Amino acid sequence: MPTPDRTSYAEIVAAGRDLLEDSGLAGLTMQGVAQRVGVRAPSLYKRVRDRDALIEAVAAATVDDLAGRLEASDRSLEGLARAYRALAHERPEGFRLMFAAAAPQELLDRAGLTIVDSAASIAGEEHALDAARLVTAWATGFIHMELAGAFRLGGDVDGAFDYGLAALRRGLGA
Amino acid sequence: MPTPDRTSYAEIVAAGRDLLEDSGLAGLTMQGVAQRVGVRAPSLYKRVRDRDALIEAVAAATVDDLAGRLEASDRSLEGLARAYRALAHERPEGFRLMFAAAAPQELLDRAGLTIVDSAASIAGEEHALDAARLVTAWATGFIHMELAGAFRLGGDVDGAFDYGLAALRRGLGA
DNA sequence: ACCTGAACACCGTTCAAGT
DNA sequence: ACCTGAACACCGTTCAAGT
Repeated sequence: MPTPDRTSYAEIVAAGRDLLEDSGLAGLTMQGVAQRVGVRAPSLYKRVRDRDALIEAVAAATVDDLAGRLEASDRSLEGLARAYRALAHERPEGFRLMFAAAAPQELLDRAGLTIVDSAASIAGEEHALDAARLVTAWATGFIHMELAGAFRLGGDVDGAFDYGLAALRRGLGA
Repeated sequence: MPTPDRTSYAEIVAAGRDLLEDSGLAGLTMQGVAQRVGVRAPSLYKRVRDRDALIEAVAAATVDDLAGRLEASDRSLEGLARAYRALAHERPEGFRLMFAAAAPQELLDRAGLTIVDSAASIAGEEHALDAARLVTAWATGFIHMELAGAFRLGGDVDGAFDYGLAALRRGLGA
């Protein structure tokens, strides 16, 4: 005697993303997600293996989101970096989770290749991969530190971001 | 009727650091730490407010460790970056925790000022803070990505680190 | 075929009782 | 003055019983 579905995998992952931002990783509980989608916690196990799998799915959805934003940008060094930072500001917990949880290689490659593409046009094909790693590492670290509140020696944080972009262009050009 | 102490705050924090590396943040449990120092979990509450306070103390000990290593390096751009990366390779979970948990401002400033000092000699006093943030952000992001296994498009990761150091020197010199 | 309450394991935390 | 077992709250997870 089939019962109409009261939720779906996509709805669960979306609720997980929102709960993550509201309550942090420790607050991303099965009971919390269940409440948001309107079922009891045990029902989630029909669609998700366990909490770790849900966390992975939330991380994967965030990487997918990021890849889409990078592709939708003007693909310049500056455009890519600002799109990356904008996502991190909108979903800081999701940003952190991308580096704490495993995401599908295919999605990571999609985001990575967009950046390598852009890097090639600045530093040349020969150094494209090294250049992409330089820029991505800088942006990733800048955002991590910014979110951790590590920039408290004063100064202008937005200005430091622009300074970094300009200095990287100089360093890559040579 | 006093009882001889069976453990100490320092021993608890040290056990926490080791357990963190062995079992990850989720594995850093009060029961696990208690077992390592030879008491029962409730006894830890005589010396530590709660699990969050213990996690903060572990993060602070890691920042203190880092500050000491930076000060003991030759303080060149390359020396600082390599000392940072070496710590992260030895204590990857501790490195991650520095950006996930709050550490005392005084310790963070101590580490930060060592880097600003070095940056000043390369980019000039005027841009010292921006330059320090560029280098620190790059190293932090590089290590985060490396630890997350995000460098899987091939190529030589150590080579990419050296390429980054050289490009940053070029970009900062101008 | 999905949903639920009940049950169990595990962990954080408190507290009265021991020494 | 510190240490402990017992107790409680909370969460992840399983499962038999409902529809």
